[in-house]
Amino acid sequence: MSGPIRQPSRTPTLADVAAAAGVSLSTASLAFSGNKPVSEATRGRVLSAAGSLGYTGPNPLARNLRQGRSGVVGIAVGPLSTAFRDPAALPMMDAVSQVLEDEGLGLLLMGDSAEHARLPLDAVIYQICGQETWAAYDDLVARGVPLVVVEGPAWPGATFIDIDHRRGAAEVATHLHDLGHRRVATLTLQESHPQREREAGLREVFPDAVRIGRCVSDLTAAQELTSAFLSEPTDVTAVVCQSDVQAAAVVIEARRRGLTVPDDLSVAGFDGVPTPWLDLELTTVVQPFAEKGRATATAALHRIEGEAVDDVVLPVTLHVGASTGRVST
Amino acid sequence: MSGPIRQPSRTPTLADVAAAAGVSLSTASLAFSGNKPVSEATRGRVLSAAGSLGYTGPNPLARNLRQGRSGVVGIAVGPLSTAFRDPAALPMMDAVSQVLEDEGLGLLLMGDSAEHARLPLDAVIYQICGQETWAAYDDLVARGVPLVVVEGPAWPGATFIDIDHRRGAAEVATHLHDLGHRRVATLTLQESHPQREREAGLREVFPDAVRIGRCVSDLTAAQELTSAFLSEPTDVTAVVCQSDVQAAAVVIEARRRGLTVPDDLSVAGFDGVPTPWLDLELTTVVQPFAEKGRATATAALHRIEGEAVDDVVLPVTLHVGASTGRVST
DNA sequence: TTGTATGCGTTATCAC
DNA sequence: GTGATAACGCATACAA
Repeated sequence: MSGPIRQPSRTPTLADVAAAAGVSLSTASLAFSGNKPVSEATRGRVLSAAGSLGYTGPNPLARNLRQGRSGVVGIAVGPLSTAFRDPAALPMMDAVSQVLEDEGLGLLLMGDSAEHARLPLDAVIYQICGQETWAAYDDLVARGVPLVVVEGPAWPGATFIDIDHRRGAAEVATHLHDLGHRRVATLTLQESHPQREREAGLREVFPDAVRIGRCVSDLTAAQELTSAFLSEPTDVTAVVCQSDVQAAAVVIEARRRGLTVPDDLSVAGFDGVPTPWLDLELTTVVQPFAEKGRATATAALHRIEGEAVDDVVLPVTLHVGASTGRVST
Repeated sequence: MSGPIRQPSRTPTLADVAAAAGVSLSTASLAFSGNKPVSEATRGRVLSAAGSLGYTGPNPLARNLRQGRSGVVGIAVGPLSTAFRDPAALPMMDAVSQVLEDEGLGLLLMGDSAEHARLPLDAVIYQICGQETWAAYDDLVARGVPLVVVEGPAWPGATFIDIDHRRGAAEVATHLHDLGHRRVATLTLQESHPQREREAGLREVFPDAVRIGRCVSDLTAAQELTSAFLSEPTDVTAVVCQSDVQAAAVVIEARRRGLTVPDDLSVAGFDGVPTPWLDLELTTVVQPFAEKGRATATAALHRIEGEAVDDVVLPVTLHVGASTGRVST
């Protein structure tokens, strides 16, 4: 064999392939990218040269630098164990990753450590489920990274994807009012945009709703608060929760104390997530999770392309289940 | 002001900063990376020049190319909604992301689409929960990307992190045998490495265990299989499941049919995940999730450094809860 | 359809 | 402690 001596330990580059195929570097590049037409013959030569050299395709790192993109979108969710414990997070993220994957982009999980500022991200989605942390925000804005905020606070420069928390909460409250309830209690989430909106919606109908407490969307935490509340005498006939997990906790704890749902106590949730371990269909406000995820990912894609993107507020729908009933007289 | 005319619309580079600070490019680089000593005075000049130019630090894309690393580790989990529906996935991934984050690395979620082969990943973790798909495997191997397989099949060249499924399953089976059980049924996972091992452990003690069925670790699916099984008369006194979610389903369905657990039927699980919505502590095999995650991430880090890494098999522990009892005579 | 020539923005190697 | 210079591997504008 002729030709220059091969360095066996170096991974081949596109230049090596081009040389072996007897074409120019740019032609070899086009043979892989398909960004411009290449004759079938030369493409064949390039690909077979690549094959025999063990060339596995253009180095993503080099392409990224050249194109100024990493192909990776970050999603800030906070600590994974808490972020995903909330069943409402999953279907939404699933849709996000699906849309991105279809475009060949990857989804990178970010805690909140601001460490990830050193990673090359084409855009960042904030889906922090109420934990309103800024951490890396300033840095990302300074670097011009497009930001999409899901149900979050109004950060300047970000695109917002939201649902109509307030209307949903008002609808479920109206539903209870129609059933004759007048004295209701509420279990709220931690201080956050969704919490504020949902509570505001509730108080449009029940301005004097008693707050049982405030906790994350966690069964155990919610059950403890409910237990403390129900251990004192109360004239409340309904509990409005800000998540289905909380509502399930109220149902479980109420039953544990001998109450019947909904005869003795009506319970409403929010989200519309499956609770197959509960033998009772919750009355709740159903979010369009998939649509929310798609809207989020699509917004990120558009912003990466430099396009202007409108904020989105998606509608929710009241689902009347078996956990709410007419108030007993 | 003197000097060349500034292009206002171009984001500043390290060269711009160096020029503005009156130092060389390499010195400016060192001022940011700290890879070599730089006098405090010049570092100050560099940083203040960066500040006034709005330079936000070295471009990650360029650094990645130069260093041959992306700082991103992929984790193949399949479709998110199924991957995370299994509560066993969370604490493990949490530990993985924690370890990586401490090293400044990011964690990228991969479906199984092989699309992600075009992304620059420093290593890939396969945590596919029994879905034994190869998809991108060949490609990754060809590109020399280090692979870490968690509870997976024996892929050549990969590092393996596993738990002692077989011993755990045998221990829970022995526990039941000690309680007098002789006729047991089992609910198994989909065909996979964990399933095979766990079932083998069970059959060391109960070679003739009846298989109720095979399903993913999903409450509804498991409940349906159990319902079908219990609708026929049976002399089985215990059901051994391969996940806690399955076990919870068996408990729920057994009770729905008027059986008492564990008096009429003993039920055992696997994993040791919290099931706060079940008012019964499951007898189960507890996995060291956090340790598994740390071992996985650590293995990935070492392999990225080019070091050899030993496979890991972590021990499990039997936890006797209230879902198993002495067989009634 | 193909080839030539730049430059993406760094970091690392060397000399000073 | 600092500076000049050479890659890193590729995609594109432009010329042929």
